[in-house]
Amino acid sequence: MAATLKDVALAAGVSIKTVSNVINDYQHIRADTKQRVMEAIAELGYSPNLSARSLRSGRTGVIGLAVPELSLSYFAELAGSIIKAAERRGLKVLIEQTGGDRSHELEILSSPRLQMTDGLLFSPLGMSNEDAHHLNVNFPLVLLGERIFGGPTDHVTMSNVESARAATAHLLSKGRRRIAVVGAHEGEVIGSAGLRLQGYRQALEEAGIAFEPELVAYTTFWHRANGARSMRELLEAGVAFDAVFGMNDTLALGAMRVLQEAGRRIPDDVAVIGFDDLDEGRYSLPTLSTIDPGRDEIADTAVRVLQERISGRDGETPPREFEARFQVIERESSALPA
Amino acid sequence: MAATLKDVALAAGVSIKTVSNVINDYQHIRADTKQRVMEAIAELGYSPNLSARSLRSGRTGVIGLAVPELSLSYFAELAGSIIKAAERRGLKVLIEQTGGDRSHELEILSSPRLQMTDGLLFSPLGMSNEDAHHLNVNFPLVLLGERIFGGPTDHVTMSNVESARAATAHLLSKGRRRIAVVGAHEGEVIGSAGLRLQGYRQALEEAGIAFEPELVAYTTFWHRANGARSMRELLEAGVAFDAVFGMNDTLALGAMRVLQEAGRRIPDDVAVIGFDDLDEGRYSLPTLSTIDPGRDEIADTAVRVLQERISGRDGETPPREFEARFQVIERESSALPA
DNA sequence: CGCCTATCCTACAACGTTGTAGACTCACCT
DNA sequence: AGGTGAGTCTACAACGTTGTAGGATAGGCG
Repeated sequence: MAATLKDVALAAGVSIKTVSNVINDYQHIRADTKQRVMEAIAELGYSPNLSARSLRSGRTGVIGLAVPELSLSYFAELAGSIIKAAERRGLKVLIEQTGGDRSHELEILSSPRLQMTDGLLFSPLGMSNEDAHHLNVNFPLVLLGERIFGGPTDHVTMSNVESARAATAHLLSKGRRRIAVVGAHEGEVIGSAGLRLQGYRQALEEAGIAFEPELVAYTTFWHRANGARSMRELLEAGVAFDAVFGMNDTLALGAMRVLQEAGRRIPDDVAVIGFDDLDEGRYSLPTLSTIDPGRDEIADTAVRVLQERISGRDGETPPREFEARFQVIERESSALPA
Repeated sequence: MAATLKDVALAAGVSIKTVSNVINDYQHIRADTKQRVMEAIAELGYSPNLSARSLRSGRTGVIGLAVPELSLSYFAELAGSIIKAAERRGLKVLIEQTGGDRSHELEILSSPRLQMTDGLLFSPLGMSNEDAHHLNVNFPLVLLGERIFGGPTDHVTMSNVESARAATAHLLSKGRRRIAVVGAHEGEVIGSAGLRLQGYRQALEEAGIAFEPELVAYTTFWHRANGARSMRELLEAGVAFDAVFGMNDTLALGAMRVLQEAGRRIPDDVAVIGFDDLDEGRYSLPTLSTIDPGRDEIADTAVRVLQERISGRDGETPPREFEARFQVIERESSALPA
């Protein structure tokens, strides 16, 4: 059986509360009392019962993180960053996988399954902007991602429009003029796909190049297979292009594969850039140019903001939006001018 | 404020304990009483306080998972599988990252930081067999991975030797005779690298082929960069080979990249097989043959065994070893006979 | 008719912790 | 000498839940 405050108190010849005070660094304790208590703690190998502490304090020191799937590299890396950020602030992270499924996401918001957390970092994929009102919950919630904007909670996101514009501008700076896009979502305005497409169009416009619908490939998901399939369709349709903007690295890698099978040289014939800065792109053949969306900054901000909401220090501060700084990373896949 | 049993009891006109009984499906409750309580619960939006429940029952319903890094694809996918397996059994998962660092791993075993979990799934990377005694802890612990064998706890692992033998045999069956290995660890006997090298040698021996030390490339880590560097060294040393066994997919992908840069055709000139069945290998160019180590089975077994230890049903059952079933997956990288 | 058992419900204590209120000592000031 | 205040410590209650013991009612049996 684990030792309790009572056992330590008995061993040290003091009251339970004094032991509690020692543990919580209460100021006014005589040095020798403190010493005796510390010794008793060490001897009995005492450590506080966190359930009891939580019951008393109403805090668990645990935050929840809901992501679609850890097998999606972006979310695995995000989760890793968040765990590190949480650790720096003395918090533990409990991870839920939603599968990117809207009903599963709503269930997580409403069900009492995460009663053992102080708050939630929520990265939905299936929900859309019309679901924003579901974010009105009675626990601290910080929204991640690009599915919902202007919701009732704090929101940490990447600069989708601007970084997509920068990615496109990067390809333009290499002299590319017919830039295909892979991963658009039919009719989407808000959401990673919609915003990144918007950035793409802005860059074209600034360069005085007409937007050509035939260069846009639509997919439902953002897996490698989707990137590969889209590229196959573009090639079969006989669309001419000298560059590809993959809406994420995974799509770009899938597209690259098909391009190479078809005998197109990268970057000589077609320059490629992705989005996310996954580890994988650093070792692909050729290495993949990409956008570093500032994952560590997103993680750090999200945890910080959630902790502020949990502590209640910020009172009734209205919902805030945070955009992480991004960076264009040029690698082999876009190194050559056309 | 969240509703408590007391509030519900008051609203339903029954005792606190009756509400508790309704929630816990106690048998002898009159239908109409139950009905009234349920209504009160629904109306007040009551949900149990898990801290209080934990304090009372001594169980939290949370298990810990300690892995090196979620940015390593294998562990991200393993974590995903484990979360799903845990969910099926009504458990939540709290993830720690050790960084694969021995001292950090030991700290997790000794420190009281995971007092809020009922048990731990532990996948060390830095610890070695001599550290086995550190696994003697006073909480339920299930060991994962290949770093330690014969320790004092239950252990779930993949069939390293046999599946490495099967991978090698697969290459042999394609007529390959000079099979390079990438990812060996100098002097290691136990551990993924040592065991897989052993399987490689067994397969050679069975085929009556001499083991050639010059075909073995040593690395300290198993990242893509290591696979790439090893392959560069092999090529520079002028060693002849017609196949490569990468000790994991990441190494194999790194090696493939360098092979292609050097103008070797895969699988025509060099057949390649990896190990882990990562999603990435399914979309590489060419697609990567690999070993499916039975990740879901590992996850499911690990969670099941841990839950058994937690419930104490198994009493003083001695430590058990579990080996998941593996499978050779042939893809393009090894499809052609030499 | 009285006893026994099954059903349905309640009061109370306990899990281990921390906040509150207050007791006691001692030095210091008026 | 009495009052004040800081320092040190303790007793008690409370957080919300569940196990234990037992009370009340009703039906079945000898």
